[in-house]
This record gives sequence, structure tokens and C-alpha cells, in this order.
Amino acid sequence: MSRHQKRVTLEEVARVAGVSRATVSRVVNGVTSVDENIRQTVERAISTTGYLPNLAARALVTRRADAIALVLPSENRIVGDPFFTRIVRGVSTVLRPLGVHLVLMMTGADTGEQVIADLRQGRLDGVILVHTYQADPLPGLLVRNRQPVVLSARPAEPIPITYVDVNQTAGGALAAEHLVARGCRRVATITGSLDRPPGQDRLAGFRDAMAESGQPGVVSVEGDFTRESGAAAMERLITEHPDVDGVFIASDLMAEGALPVLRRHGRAVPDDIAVVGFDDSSAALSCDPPLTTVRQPVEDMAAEMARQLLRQVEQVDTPVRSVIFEPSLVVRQSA
Amino acid sequence: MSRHQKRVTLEEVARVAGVSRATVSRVVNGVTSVDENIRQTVERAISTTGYLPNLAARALVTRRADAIALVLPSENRIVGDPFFTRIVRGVSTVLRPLGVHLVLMMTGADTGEQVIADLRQGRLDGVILVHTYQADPLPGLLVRNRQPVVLSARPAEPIPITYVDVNQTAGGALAAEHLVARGCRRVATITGSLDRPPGQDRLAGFRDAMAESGQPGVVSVEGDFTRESGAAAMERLITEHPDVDGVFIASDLMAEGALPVLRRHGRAVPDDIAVVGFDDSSAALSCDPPLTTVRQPVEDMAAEMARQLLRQVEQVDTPVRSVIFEPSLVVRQSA
DNA sequence: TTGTACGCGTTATCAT
DNA sequence: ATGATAACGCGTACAA
Repeated sequence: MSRHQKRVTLEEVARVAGVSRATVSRVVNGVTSVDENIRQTVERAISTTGYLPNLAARALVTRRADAIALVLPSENRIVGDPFFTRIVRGVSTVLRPLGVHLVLMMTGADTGEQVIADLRQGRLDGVILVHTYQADPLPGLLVRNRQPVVLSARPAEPIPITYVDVNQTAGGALAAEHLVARGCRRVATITGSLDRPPGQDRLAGFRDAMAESGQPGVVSVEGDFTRESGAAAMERLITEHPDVDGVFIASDLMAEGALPVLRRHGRAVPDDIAVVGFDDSSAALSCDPPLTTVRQPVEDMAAEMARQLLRQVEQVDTPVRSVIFEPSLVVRQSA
Repeated sequence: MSRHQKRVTLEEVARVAGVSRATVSRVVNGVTSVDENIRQTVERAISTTGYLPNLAARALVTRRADAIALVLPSENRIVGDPFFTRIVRGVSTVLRPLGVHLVLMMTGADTGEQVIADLRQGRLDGVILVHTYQADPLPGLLVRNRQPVVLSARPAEPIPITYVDVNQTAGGALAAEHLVARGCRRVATITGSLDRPPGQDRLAGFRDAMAESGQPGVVSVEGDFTRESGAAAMERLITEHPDVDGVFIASDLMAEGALPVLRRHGRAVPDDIAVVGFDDSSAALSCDPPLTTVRQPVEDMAAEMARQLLRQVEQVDTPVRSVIFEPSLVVRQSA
């Protein structure tokens, strides 16, 4: 069992079973056209020899690496903690049973070329791109090369690429409806970056749902999804509109920055001001009080990304597709 | 450049360059005994053809997968956010330039067998085990099989295995010295799980340094590294010893749970009570006020783990070794 | 220094 | 249903 043990090959199993390599290979790969008696003999030989197929040899002929890459931004203030864990967990649930490796890559200077090279060198079957930045040329490049690829969100530029996303608009609406149902009358929002789809959509969904509830024209202050921007935005909001009694903050991280500001201004949460976040990140739990927030079904979304990718790997030129998941509201103590 | 482009092999490059496959192979692998003129010709041929070596074929003959696994616990309340990112970043800095893939595995029911199988099937060259749980049989199993493996911390059981760790004792001492230097007179500590090395060592280092500073016999309450245990421990501490003016909490996560308790008891941080954490996790920054904490050089440690692993991969039976890094104190506002 | 030829362990084609 | 045998693309003794 040591690293230097004699390797067990198809050849040896064949000798032990008294058949040819081809037959053993058929048994290993579950080909049905094998006599039942012979199959059993072979299987016995396999277990007595402790045979395991050499995957490099297999990959050489099948042209499958049985490995896919998960590419994510190295500055992960965006992709927060449980978020990341949940993505890996979701992807793994579909990859693991199939014996497909998950290769992790943080974006760096040469990530793009690296990925394409790995793809061409047969070390990678496809790529899942998480949170690519605005002007990332990689998605387009992969699409042009007809390589299997899936995005974790709707791309800023409309290119023909498969992606999985949450219904951001519905998420904003959930927040609005909760604040209204709670009895908030002067509601505002701290938005994410408005030059990015999530920022835009969450705001739009929130606005529309508020209007629908008879409170059109909500006040909004723009943040950029960072903790600091959340604090700054809340400072501005509380100063310019001291009478707000409910606020939707488009990310938990911003909410985490905003809560201490409220505390310093002597506002109690949720009694004076109700707060709803977005993401259900670890930040939501570390807030005081714990954050009511909009949760994305990240595990499910990640699993779907994996499935979509494998579909492309198995069959070239699979039609582009997008799958949208519905968010839910996690009610804790901030609203 | 599409997925179905004609593959470029050594053979073709050889034809274009007018030499043999072997010579091209030598150029690709940087063998020095190649005539300079021929080398240039070959290199031209390589770039005009766009040749890239097929790594499955190479792996088949070299018996190297050029891939290592990073195994980490799926419940990552322990391995917090930036922690994880920093590990990956550190490991990648040494792996990436060498073209070695980082395969991510969250521990699950069959992770152990999976890893050994992958090792034996030639898909993996070695394993980095992060935060294995107490009774994990995997480390011992890998050692017995003489497989390349590195641990992220000193193992609970003393088995002959290579590991990288931070000087936990020194970390506890750093916290003690800072609290003393700050003028705290009645100092206490909330420990981590005392059945695990980090919990024990941080406490021991703290105790000894306090004694050294003329304050022996510090009060200690045991937690288990979770946020909730931090809150509970602080509740007990503040009730039983209302006069404490400084506390070392053995993890930021516990500190995060403890701070709101102090606030509810009307204690101001750091004026009434100074607080020092441990880890410099994301929790440290989300605390209000931001946490003064002990920081481990995680990137450096991770890079070292990768180096130690590769050393074992390159040369079988490398002597076991342990590398200890020194922590540092990050002073913020809680102490 | 260069080329020939063999082996790495599978899968897949084609007779039988 | 089974067994030769030919790829798959590369590294590397060995010979020249």
C-alpha cells in the first residue's frame, strides 16, 4: 500500500482472472455485454489485487480530465465567507459522486491564460467563473473558444453565455414587503454599486415593491457594497433624513458598517429603525442585533452551475441557458 | 483555437522543425544538451504551431499529477473567512508558478478513502490537511502509506508527520503583555477548547506571561471557540468577577459574541474593559469597536506548507519536519 | 548532440 | 461475448 508498491494494472487483473485486458476494462467500465460468470470472476480478481484504474492513462485516451476549475476573485470582500463555503459545498455535491475534481483558482495576473492553457492541455474540462469583474475578457474568450463555462451571475455585457443567478429584483421586493408589513412609514435604502447588475436590480425591485405598497419615491443613498461605504451612507442618511424608520441595505457587509453608526446616533434597532440586509453572509450573524436579511439559495445555485457545466462538457455546443433562483427572507432581530 | 481544433503534438512540431520528436521534447523540457541553432528552430516551430504539451500523456509517463489536494473541514466556523482566503493565497503563490493544481476538498463521509484513492490513481501528488479533527484517522493513514502530507497545526496525537504551526504560546504572551502595558490590573481570559492544542497553548502562554508580569493566577473561563460560547463565558465572567478591566479572548469569534454582552452590561470597551482577541479574522473587523488581536502569518505559513509538501513529493522519505512561525499583535481600538 | 524505439495503462476498433 | 491490436502523446534508455 506504500507509494512504491507494485502498481496493479489491467494486465495483471487479466492474468489473475484468466481473461484479456479488454474484458477487464469492460467490467471496470460497466459494459453490459459481459458474461455474468466472467464478470464475477473478474470482479473477484479486481478486489483481490486491489486494482484501481490509472486515471492519467484513462484521461489520455478519453480526453477527459475529470476536473473543473472554480475561478474566484482574490479580493473576497465581495465573496464573503459562508458564501464561499456554500458555493464549494454546492458544487461538490454534484462533482464528488462523479469523481470530478474541483480545482481552485484565485484570479491573478495570468489567471486567464492559465485557464485556457489548462483547458487546451487537457487538465481541465470546464470552468465556473464566480463574480468576474466588469471588464473581464475571460468569459468572452472562453465562449469564443467554445469551451464549457458557467457564470455565477448575469454578465454585465450581454454575451451568449450560460449563467445561474438569483432573482435580485424579487429580493429587493421581499425586503420592501417586510418593512411595510412591519409598519414602517418612512422607508429608505442604501444601494450597492449602481453600475453593476445586482446593485441595479435590488434597488429596482425594492422601489417597485414600495410603490406598489403605496410608498413611492423612497430615499436612496448609493454605497459600493463595502462596510465603509455602508457606514458613510448611513451617516448621510440619518443626517439628511432623521425621520426614517426603516431601511433596506443592499448587502450585509454594508449593514454591518451601518449599525454602529445608528447606535452612535442613539437609534435603537429595530424599534427606532428597522434594518433589512441582503446575502445572509456571516456578517448578518455578527451584527448586533442579528440581521434580518435576504438569503440566496447558494448551495442549490452552485450545484446547478456544476450541472450546467457538466452538461456542456458531455455534449459540445449545448445551447446557452440561464437559470434563476428565488431568494427568501431570513427574519432575525433587526427588522 | 476551438475545442475541436486539430491537436498539436510533439510529432507535428518535429515535422515542422525538421527534427525528431525526442529533440523537441528535450527543448520543451529545457534539457541543455541541445544545439543552440536547433533549439531556436524548434522554438520557432513551437510558437508557430501553438504547441502545448498534453499533460495527461506526460503524467502517464512521469507519474506526476502536478496536483495536490487541500483538505479542509466542511464546518468552517473554525476556519473563518479571511483565514481561508489567506491559506489559498499563500499556497497558490508557490503552486501557481510551478503549474501545480490546487484541488479543494471539504471533509465529508468518504473524504479519507477518496484522497487515498486519488493518490493511488495518480491524480494527486500529496495532501495538505487543514484543521483535521481530533480523531481523524487520515493523517496516520497517510503517514503509514508514506504519502506526502502536511498538517496545518501540531497534531493532538504525537505522530511522525510534517506540520506548520504558529507559536500559540507566544501569541498568548503577546496578549498578556499588551494588557499589562495598557495598565490593566485585574485581567482574565476566555479560553478555547482546553482539549485541543491551540486552546491549551494560548492559555499557557497567557498565564505564564501574566505571572512574569507580577499578576499570577489569572481568572479563566473556558469556551469552545464558538461565538455563542464567547457570549456565555463573558456573561459568567462579568457576573462572577465584575471588577475585571482586561480580558484576553482566545478567538475573535468568541470575542464577537462577548462584546455585545459587555455592552448590555454597560461596560465600555476599551475604557472599562480592554479586550484582545486572537486570529485577526473578519470578525475582528466587524466588531464594534474593531478588535485588537493576535495575528498569524497565515500566507507565509500556507506557502511553507506547500513547499514542505512539494519537497516530499520530489523526494520520497524526506525527514519529518515542523516549522513554527511567530505571531504578531494587531492593535486596533478594543485594547 | 541527435535519432530510434520502447513503455506508460487505458480505451476502442475490429475480427472472431 | 471475447480477444488481439492499434491508438492516445509523451519521456527516455540506448544506440549512433
